[in-house]
Amino acid sequence: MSKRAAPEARRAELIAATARVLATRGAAGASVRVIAAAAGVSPGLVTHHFGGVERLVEATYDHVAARVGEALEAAVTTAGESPRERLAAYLDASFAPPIADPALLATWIAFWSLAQGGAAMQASHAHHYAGYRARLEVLLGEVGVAAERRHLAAVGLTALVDGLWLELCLSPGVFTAADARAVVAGYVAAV
Amino acid sequence: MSKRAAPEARRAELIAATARVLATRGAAGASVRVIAAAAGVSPGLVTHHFGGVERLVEATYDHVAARVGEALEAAVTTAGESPRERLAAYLDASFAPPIADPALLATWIAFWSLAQGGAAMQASHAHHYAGYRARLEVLLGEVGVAAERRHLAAVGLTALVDGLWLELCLSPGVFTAADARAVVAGYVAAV
DNA sequence: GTGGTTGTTGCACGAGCGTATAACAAGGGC
DNA sequence: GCCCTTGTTATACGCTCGTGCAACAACCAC
Repeated sequence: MSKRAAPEARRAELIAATARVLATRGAAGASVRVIAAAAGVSPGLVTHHFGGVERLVEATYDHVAARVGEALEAAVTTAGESPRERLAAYLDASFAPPIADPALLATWIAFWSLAQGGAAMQASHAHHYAGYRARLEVLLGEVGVAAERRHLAAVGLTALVDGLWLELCLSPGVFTAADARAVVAGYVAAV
Repeated sequence: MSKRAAPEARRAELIAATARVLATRGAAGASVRVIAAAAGVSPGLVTHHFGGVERLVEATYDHVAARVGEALEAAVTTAGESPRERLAAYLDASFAPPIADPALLATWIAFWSLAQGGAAMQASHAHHYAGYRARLEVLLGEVGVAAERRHLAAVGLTALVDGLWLELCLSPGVFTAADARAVVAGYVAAV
């Protein structure tokens, strides 16, 4: 039996275990029993702390999305002052660890497949992508892209990065992370 | 009880039913009993004709991928003679029915989530995408793109179209199919 | 018409699923 | 030191899952 823990700590452990299970076993393996075993606790705790598996997966989605956002923001921060470099850092971060990770793709696919009927998670997804695009529009503005062109440029860049990231994780070998960065750089230059 | 049918006809019915179930219920709902009910037959038939659910889903994947390829090719054929128009038709077809369909996205996500551990389906996926890229490289060559630049251009275009298609289906409303076509046209012009 | 091949059904089996619930135990307030 | 709150476990229930199997029935060869 696991020692008694503070609710927030236990919730964090369960979320971490869920992310681990989603990455390794996919959506199909994300059962209460498997997650609880991964966290080293009893299955009943999931119901106790989250009221159901669905709610736990939603919480995990928010947590993973937040960590991805943090990783992107960290890349921008360490990039320095140049607006051009900051934009490039934000985009290129998607092709390097910890984002370009097959395990993260597995997690994301699991979310998508579980989001099919869940309004809460669809809203979460829309919010997360809107945030990504909004940050991108700011960075595009800082490099001098006209305000009326920023939206479409952000849409295109988001799609391009997403598509490249997807294929990079799904079938590595077709092209490299360096190729992806070059493609994105070409697109940015064209904007 | 269903009338006796030729094996190929019954197999085709089961594949169609599987595609219908994947689109409406997602990967989680693709059980033998649900699929058989959708096809109006007994659950045992799945085992009899395909030897298991996994094999049936793989066959459905191949079928859906082939139909997508046909739809893209049909768009090229009806586009006429101009290489530029043929390329545009091939790319834009991804943003119009029957490809830009949330049900098809649901099917694809289901495949991805089921492909996590299946070598056969990963190979099928790689083959399908390689075909898409190869067709794209031919069309790019016909509009005069230099041979050594075709590969990276095809990689970028594939990713861009994929990303736009994904977001178009996931959260329609953020941008329109016309926006997607404009973004792709801009990318093509830059190449 | 008759026999054999085979598509088709219905059922049984074991396993895993999510969740509710009662008993247990750990820790804090007094 | 005692009690009460509450985190935690173990168990039980009803459900769905995939699959194997024996019986049934439709069609074809002859």
